[in-house]
Amino acid sequence: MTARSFALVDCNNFYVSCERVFDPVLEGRPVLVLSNNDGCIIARSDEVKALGIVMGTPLFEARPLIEEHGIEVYSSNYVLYGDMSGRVMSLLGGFTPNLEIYSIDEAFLDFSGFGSLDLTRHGLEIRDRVRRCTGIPVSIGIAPTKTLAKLANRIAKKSPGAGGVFELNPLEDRHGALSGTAVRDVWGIGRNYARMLNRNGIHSALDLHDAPGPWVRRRMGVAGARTWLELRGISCIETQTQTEDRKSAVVSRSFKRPLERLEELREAVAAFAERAAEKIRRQNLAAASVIVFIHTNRFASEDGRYKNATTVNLPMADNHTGRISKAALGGLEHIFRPGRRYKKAGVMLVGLEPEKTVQPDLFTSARDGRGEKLMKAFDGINRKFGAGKIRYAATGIGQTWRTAPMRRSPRYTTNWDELPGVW
DNA sequence: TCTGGGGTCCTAGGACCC
DNA sequence: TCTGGGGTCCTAGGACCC
Repeated sequence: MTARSFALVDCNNFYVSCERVFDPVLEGRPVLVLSNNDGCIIARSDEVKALGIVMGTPLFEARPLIEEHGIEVYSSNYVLYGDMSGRVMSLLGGFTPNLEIYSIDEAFLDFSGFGSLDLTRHGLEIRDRVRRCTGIPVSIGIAPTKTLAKLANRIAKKSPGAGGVFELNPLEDRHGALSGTAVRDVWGIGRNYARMLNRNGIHSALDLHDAPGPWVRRRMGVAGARTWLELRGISCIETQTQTEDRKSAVVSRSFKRPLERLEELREAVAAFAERAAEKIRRQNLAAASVIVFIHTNRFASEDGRYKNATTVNLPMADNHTGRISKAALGGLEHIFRPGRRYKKAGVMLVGLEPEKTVQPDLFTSARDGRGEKLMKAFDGINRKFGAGKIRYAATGIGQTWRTAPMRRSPRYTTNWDELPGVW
């Protein structure tokens, strides 16, 4: 068996860093980025973290600190972040043939077999190159397993002296690193397992490493057992270099103002269905069923609370906006109850399969092709002239349930009208 | 007043079959 | 009163991730 080596490259405060690239005045200032609807804080600069504002804090709770410290507040700009992510990932791809894009701001690089190469130095070069070419600062953790690389990455972020790169290889290193990491911060250990582990006297990553394997397997299943092995340096979570077809696609939103009328809800659900269908068409997939769900305010008191979902099976796997929308609206009729204040709705497409393999069922004649041509034209126009340029009428003209983001940066990199100017 | 969105995998239990 | 032993498939819910 050959020794394995993985690097986890993670963009620092990614959304904030993207905003800073295009507005360098933000450098050194406290900056935060909000979720959809400007509801929660989902990205924070180091300055904001230092003020004790935690991930996911509702905006209204942070208001006093925001004003007191003059924090710069941005609505999220996913088009910009997605584009910046692509640039970072394509640079990383130049450093290894085995790149796993793990999320919008993280990637694993499989360095197994790089032999005697000084990996720390290699990491420093990667960091430097990404910084120079994109303006995004990254941290890099290097270790014999992905779980340990994650852990090393945390250490790299927290130790300013490390130059943003931390390699966790020699055995003696591992002891200190594991004992200094809370078990809650181990990749694969969430809130619930952390609580269970704490109850059983396991507080650090080292405690988990030292726990008996069969006990971990019994209490935490195969996923827990894998984490345990990985902490011990035995690699068992493979690099996934090829992205497989997704298995589901969801489009859902919370509403700033609760919706009560069926007509408004219908517009929202039609709009979600339209976007979900576009999403799967882009990947040449078709869905077997459509799930629609609605619920009232989950923070409200017990009475008046309502949530429901229903699944509508399609006659044959489909990705046509009209038919998916119709199915979703049909489902909505079933679960809608008048007199409730709905806070959120969504459409989920499941049972996805490549559109080429779709089998017509006994009662549905094969497609005539007209619907497909219409969809291609539809997608083509929206690609060329901007998303949402043409829409189905069912999605509503006014879309009063939508709210404009408070403060979104321009789409510098993807929209001709919003290119940064030079004066 | 104001509280995000989008995914994956695993497990337990029931239905059904031989 | 005794009353097998599997296997497979599906679903709901729980756990995790970013």
